[in-house]
Amino acid sequence: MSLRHILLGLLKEPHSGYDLKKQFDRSLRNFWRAELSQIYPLLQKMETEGLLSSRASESDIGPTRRVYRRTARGRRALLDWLNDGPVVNSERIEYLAQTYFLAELENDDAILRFLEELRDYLSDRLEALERIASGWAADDPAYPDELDDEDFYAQLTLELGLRRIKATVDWCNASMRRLEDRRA
Amino acid sequence: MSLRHILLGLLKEPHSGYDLKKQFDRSLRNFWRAELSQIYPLLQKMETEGLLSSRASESDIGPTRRVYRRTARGRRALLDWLNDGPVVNSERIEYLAQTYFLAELENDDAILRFLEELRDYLSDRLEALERIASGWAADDPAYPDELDDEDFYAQLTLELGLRRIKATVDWCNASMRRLEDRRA
DNA sequence: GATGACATGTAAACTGTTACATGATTTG
DNA sequence: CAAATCATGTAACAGTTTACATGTCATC
Repeated sequence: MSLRHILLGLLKEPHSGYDLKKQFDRSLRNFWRAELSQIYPLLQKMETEGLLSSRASESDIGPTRRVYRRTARGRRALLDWLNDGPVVNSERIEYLAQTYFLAELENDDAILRFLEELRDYLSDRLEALERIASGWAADDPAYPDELDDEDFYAQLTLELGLRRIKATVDWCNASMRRLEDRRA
Repeated sequence: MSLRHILLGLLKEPHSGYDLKKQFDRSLRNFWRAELSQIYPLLQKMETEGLLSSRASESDIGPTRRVYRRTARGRRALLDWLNDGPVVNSERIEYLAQTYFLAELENDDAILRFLEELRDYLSDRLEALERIASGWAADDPAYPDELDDEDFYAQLTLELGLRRIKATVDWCNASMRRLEDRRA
């Protein structure tokens, strides 16, 4: 299971379940997501497995939080996951499956609408990523090549996100043009 | 659930569960996969739901097959899925999550090995897709713009696969270079 | 005092993977 | 005759989603 490993990765610093969910939504949402109702029980289970330890922590704002930190064993499990090499062959991208069957719509306008909606969504995401990138660049004169390790790899991942989304947006535009030419 | 819809899409022509699995492995493996042990029970369930009908069919080679075809209702369900627009926000790409945590390895060689393995795997996949594309081009002088609908959309999907994988391979190479420069 | 963010959870249903079971036919 | 491919399934487990339940604190 990789949610286990992702949580271990996010727990470089101690966090509560609620925090972890927010981090998910901030940084990983482009390639993984998880609901609180999955995170809370899993954290408990990982504690019984010895991968995490937890303690209650009073919060100034709101109720008591349960803060988890990874154990030495947890860190080892994370490193094993990374050292085993890239996990490929488990991609799941529903809109590509839809694209594959688009011919079933038998209606050029519906198909163009589909591609347009996809493009618009991805363009928004692209813009959001670009805003993050320029924020980092503004904050840090060392950007992007002289960053310290942690930020350097976060930037690498962001860069990949940018490239992939750009490629997909370009494809949407090219496909829409091809469809229009074909109709003519 | 989208496996339901994918099966409905593949059942443009009647097929057995075994056939459907082979089609999966041929055409959809880059963005979805399913095991026979998931496909068989789901086909049965979809029949009770009125999305499919089936009949036994004697085969020249091997045992009797159960051949499914989609019903009018099944086709409607497929069209609804497509007309609802692209399903975004459900991507799952484990190796991107790994990349995000690569700094944990704290070892440039291990990180380079990871990126190299990813690049080599993707290069192989890219080559396979390019072989498919040139096979199509050789078979069909109308390739790629004058194809009939069905092939045109299959080709669009293939094109997107090519662009995305290329973007990712480029990123692997650029990242490896950046890492090496950084080390120096 | 309503709304929204903070905070943690359980229950039920659904989806997906791994392991197992069975047996026929084809190819080397 | 061994191995690969054809063909269909079940069982147990693991992972994920959706709905529900509970209560605090801050802001309008």
